[in-house]
Amino acid sequence: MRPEARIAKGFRDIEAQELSGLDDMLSTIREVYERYGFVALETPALEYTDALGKFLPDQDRPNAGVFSFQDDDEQWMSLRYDLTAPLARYVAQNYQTLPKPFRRYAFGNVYRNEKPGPGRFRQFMQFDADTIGSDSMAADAEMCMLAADTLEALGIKRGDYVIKLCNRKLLDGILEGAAIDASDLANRVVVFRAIDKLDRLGLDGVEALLGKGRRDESGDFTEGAGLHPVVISKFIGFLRAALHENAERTRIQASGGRYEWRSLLDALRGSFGHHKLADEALTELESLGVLLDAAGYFDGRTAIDLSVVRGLEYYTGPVFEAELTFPVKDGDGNTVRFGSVGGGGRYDDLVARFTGQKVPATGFAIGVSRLQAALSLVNGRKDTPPGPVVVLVLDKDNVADYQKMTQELRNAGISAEMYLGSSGMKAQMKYADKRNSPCVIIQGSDERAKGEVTIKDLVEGAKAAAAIKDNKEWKEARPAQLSVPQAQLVDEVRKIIARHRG
RNA sequence: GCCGCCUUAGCUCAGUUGGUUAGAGCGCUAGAUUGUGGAUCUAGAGGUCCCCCGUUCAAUUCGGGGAGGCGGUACCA
Repeated sequence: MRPEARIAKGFRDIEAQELSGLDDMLSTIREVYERYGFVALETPALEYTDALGKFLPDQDRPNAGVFSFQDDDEQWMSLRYDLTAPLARYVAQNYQTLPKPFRRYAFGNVYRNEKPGPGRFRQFMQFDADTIGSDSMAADAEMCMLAADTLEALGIKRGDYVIKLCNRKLLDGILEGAAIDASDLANRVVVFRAIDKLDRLGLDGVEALLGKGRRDESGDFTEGAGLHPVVISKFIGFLRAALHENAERTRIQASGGRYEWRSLLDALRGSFGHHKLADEALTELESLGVLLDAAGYFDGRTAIDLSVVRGLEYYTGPVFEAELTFPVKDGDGNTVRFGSVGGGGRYDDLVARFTGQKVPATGFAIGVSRLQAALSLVNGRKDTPPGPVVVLVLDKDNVADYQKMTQELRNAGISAEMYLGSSGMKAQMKYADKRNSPCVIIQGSDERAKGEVTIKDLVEGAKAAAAIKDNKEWKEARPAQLSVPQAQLVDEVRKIIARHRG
């Protein structure tokens, strides 16, 4: 029984064209991160499951969302599902020797055993920056600025994105203010999740999820949080105000006005009264606001958005989300909203899992794969990367000569290859065309007798062919090719390449 | 995971009310053009009609199950 040649579900092959775009993206991001003073760190893709903290509660088995297996000694191992958990492990392990605060960046593939969807894969790349060991809001403010600078460095125009920020403590405060029992964790999570879906389902959808539940277009039913109608109306009122505030901010900033973010905080302060968590949240939000405002980043690049929830468990303070705000058409002409392309926040308890010592930390991660998908829809298809000069093989007896020529080109720093297949000249030309070669080197018996080589410029040839309708005519004209003494091979090829890359 | 839709050539898709040789366009290979890619014409190759079980004289077509894909939803620490 032969196996079927098939790729694993949720995974994908990435070809040369996309890889070169990815390289460009990664080096751009790296440049920005290094400018902010972060230092590189690479950790393994595989970790012990307990180090990642992903055992199911009260069970001897890892969470279903992570790819896991048992090693020879029956220890559970898992593929990393983000870059933050391995970082916490690394910091805990090397705490004594690291400079504190420790500021590092990392990029790499992470893995999630979840249902794949459009633009959602089970292996994808993240580019992460974290500051460990600082409880200053300045560290959080930097994350927002870093995010904005990075998106702009990648070519996303100001106004086409926004780094939204909020604070987990504020949400906790709202829950307590809404008289939800603090010990009722399950219900709190349901409420958070419902609010997190605001941008997708709208106020009505969230209202349904806070109450009895919601039936979607396919007829499937989602159980709701079952809150009392009075409590629900409080939430909806708050979210409606948050949306209204966002619209106001957008409108004022679009017309070049100055948005008074402090009045939003004042209004919240009034509505919460004296509540410990809410006070902390508002103080932190204000510090962040002052810092971002002073740096000039509160001009629409970053903004307080009270509907941001994210990070349902481990975030402990400020949370950020990078969102693309412009609509984009996909290959089928449908408008897609890409939404979130990155996020982060403060997590003060992750290292303490290992050491017992509370280590404040904050970070931000860009979803590289997702962002690249968005950018490629915006920028259209990139050119295929330039291929090698192809040395044609006309006489099989002279392979040694052809290969010598090829080496000559390579030694001169020119990407080149001799045709290694077995087909005739016509097929070799097609091959060079498909490889996107700048030119081919032809030496048949005529040229060899004269000590020459013929160089055919494929780029010029393509242009010439566009103007000529009759095949015989253009073949006889032999456009865009020249014969030169073999000694000048490298120089002439250099000229052609320079002409097309210049 | 749950709900719905889908699966025919390398790709995009027709089609068979259950019946002999299942089609198109594009792509691919070759010829027209003894040594020249992209135009044109001609020819050719390429299919377990997703898989298994059932109904039937006969299944790519009908029924059941499965797998894969798409969309929604849940999960996304």
